[in-house]
Amino acid sequence: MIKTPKPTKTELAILNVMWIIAPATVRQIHEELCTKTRTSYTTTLKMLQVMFQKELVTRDSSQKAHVYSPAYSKQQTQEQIIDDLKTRLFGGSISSLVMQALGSTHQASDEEIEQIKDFLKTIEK
Amino acid sequence: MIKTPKPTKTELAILNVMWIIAPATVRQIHEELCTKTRTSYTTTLKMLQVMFQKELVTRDSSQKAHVYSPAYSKQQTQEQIIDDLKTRLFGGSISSLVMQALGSTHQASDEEIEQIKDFLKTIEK
DNA sequence: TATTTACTACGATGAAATTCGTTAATAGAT
DNA sequence: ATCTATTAACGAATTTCATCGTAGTAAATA
Repeated sequence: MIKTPKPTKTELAILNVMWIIAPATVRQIHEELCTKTRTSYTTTLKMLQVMFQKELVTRDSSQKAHVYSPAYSKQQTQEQIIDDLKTRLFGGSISSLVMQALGSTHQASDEEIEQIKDFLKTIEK
Repeated sequence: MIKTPKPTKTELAILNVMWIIAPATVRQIHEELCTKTRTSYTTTLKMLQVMFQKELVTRDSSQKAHVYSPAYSKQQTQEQIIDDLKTRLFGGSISSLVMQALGSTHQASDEEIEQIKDFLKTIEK
C-alpha cells in the first residue's frame, strides 16, 4: 500500500492536474493549474520539488525541463484518503461512511443510486 | 449549514472524545484524550480555547471549570468533511466516492453490504 | 560570441497549527 | 487568614504548509 504521507490541499490540487496530463513538465502543470489558482510558476515548481522529496511524484531529470509523474494513481490516493477518513471519523465502519455519503443532504440522484445498486451486485456474487 | 472551518486532525481527535462525553470540562476531556495521545493538559486547554474562537465548540463559563460542548454534531461534521472530499477528490460525484469506499481493499463485509442495500431502499421511497 | 530565454535550485517569509511553560485567579481546606 | 490545588489565560517556541524572489545554469538565438 501507499507509504507516503497524505497529500495536502495544494498537493492534491496539483495531483488532480497531473492525473490528467502527466507525464508533464512543471510548465505544463503550472499552465493547467493557474487557470484555477493565482500562484506563480516558482510556487508550482517548489511544490513539485517538495512532493518529489516526499515521493508523492517521480521525475525524469535527464532533460533540462524535468518531467514529472504521480507516484500513485488517483484510485490509490482516493483509497488512502477514504481509509484515513474511515478510521478517524467513522469508527472504522465503511457502511456508516457510505450511508452518510448517501444521506439526504448530498442528494444522490436516482441515476447515481442505480449505479451503486449495480455495483453492489457485482461485488456481492 | 456549517459555517466554521473544517476541524484539523487534532481538533477532530478532541471532537471525537467530546461527542461521547460532552458536556465536559477540560480536565475530563483531557483525561479521556491522553489515553490515546501523549500531550499535556495545557495543550488540550489551548486547543479548546482555539476551537472556541473558531466556534467549533461552545462553553459555559459560569463555573470556575468551564464546561465545553461541540458546536456541531458528529453527523453534521461527517457531512461537512465528506462534502469537501467529494468536491476535491471525486469530481463532485457521490457515487464515485461511494463505489471507491465499497471497493475491494476496504472489503465491506456481507453484513455491511446488506445494511447499505436496506438503506438504499429507504432513501429510494 | 554575446544576449536572451527557460528552467532548476535555494532560501526567505509568512501564515496556520501544535505544543508547552509560566503566570494569575479562584475555590476549598487547614 | 493562609496555604494548596485546580484552573484559565497568555504568549513563546516549534513545526508544517504555502508562496515567492533571486541567483545560477544551460540551451537557443541573434
